[in-house]
Amino acid sequence: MRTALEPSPTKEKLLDAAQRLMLAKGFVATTVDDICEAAEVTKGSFFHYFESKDQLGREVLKRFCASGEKIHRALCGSETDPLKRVYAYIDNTIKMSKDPSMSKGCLLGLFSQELCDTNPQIRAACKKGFDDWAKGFGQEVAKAKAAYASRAQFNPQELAEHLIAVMEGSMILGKVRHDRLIVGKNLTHFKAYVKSLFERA
Amino acid sequence: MRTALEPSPTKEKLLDAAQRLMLAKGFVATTVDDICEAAEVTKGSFFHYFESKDQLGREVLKRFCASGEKIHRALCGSETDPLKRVYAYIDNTIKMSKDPSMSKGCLLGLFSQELCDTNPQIRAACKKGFDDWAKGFGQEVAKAKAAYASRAQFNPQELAEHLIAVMEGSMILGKVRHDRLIVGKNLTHFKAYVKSLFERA
DNA sequence: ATAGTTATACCAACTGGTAGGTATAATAGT
DNA sequence: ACTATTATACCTACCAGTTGGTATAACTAT
Repeated sequence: MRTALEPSPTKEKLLDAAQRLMLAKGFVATTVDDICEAAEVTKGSFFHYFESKDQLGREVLKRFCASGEKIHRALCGSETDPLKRVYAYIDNTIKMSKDPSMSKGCLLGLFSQELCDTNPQIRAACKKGFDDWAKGFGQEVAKAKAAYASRAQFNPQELAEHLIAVMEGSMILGKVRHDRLIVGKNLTHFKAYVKSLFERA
Repeated sequence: MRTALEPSPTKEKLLDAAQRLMLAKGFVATTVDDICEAAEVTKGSFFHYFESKDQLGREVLKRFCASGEKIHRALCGSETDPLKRVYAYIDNTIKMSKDPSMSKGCLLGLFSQELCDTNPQIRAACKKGFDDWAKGFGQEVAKAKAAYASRAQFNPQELAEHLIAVMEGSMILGKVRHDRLIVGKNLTHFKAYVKSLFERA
């Protein structure tokens, strides 16, 4: 038996497959059978690890957000200057957006569209996911503002939400167009906007 | 009997109901029975007007894009100055975004996420929808650039795609948060960015 | 005009297949 | 032997789509 600390490889395979399939086809269109086949696992195992498809959805989303947070924490790099940290955050996000593995879409945006009106738990998780993301980047912006543009009247939190909107929206465009560069282009515009806010001050 | 020119009220009821339900729950989770019940029509009638659920999806999307185009054409108002037209476009979009009826989400973004990987026809329609949208606003920006910022190096088309990304992304945020103002806030940032591009020139 | 014909609009009941989920047996690790 | 895990067979509900039919409006020939 494995200990509770190291996660079951079967469960991981199921979560991986579920995430991959759901990013492509959405939650509803992805069947439990699909997931089991992709993970090379039988249904018995599936329902041994997850009490329902809904619960799997919640776990996949949770895992997605957790890995996102880990990334965000590393995004500013080792910069100490708060404004440079903000720029580094955007630059590194641009770099990441060009990686094929990162350009499969965002489970937060997808689940928000598909499940918010029918599944309150998923909606709460999406809300929290976005809030944490906005808070993370928003705090960096707030520090930069305090240091370099304290009298400017833009709202750091709003700016962070603006970044999220740009990301989510351009990922959708990237998906339809099969264009892995558009997220970067849009983030470049976002960076130029942020610059204009700080240079003006 | 009705003539072929005036659309059947039953078919309209079905399309209305389908659009409403799909904006809330997505395409896959919306069943034909749901639609029929909401439209107060029986299934027999449904399949009299639509050969499949897929075809209904295409028609709903087509109608959604058509009504969108109509709106976009009116968005600049009666302005003649090209730059003022651009600002009017954004301002009017902000106004519209506050209307509850317009804040139900965007079928283009939704179908893109749910159906692009499985349904080539829908994907093509989504692509076209976004392309036309970007082209429409992009041309306005191009005219304004030619008149006021011909030497600036931003790309009008890219800027139009940036607007779309901001819209789509903030509509998702609005949906999770039940916040009808966030689209307006984000568009205000977008307008400020556009301004910064033109004022610098 | 009107009877006969046809096309359109609509409906209730049904079908085949598939979805999520369960029951239970087999296996393997300790 | 005991427990965690995996496998198989199955159940029930519900899905898209069909069937076979009725009602009504529109056209046509006389």
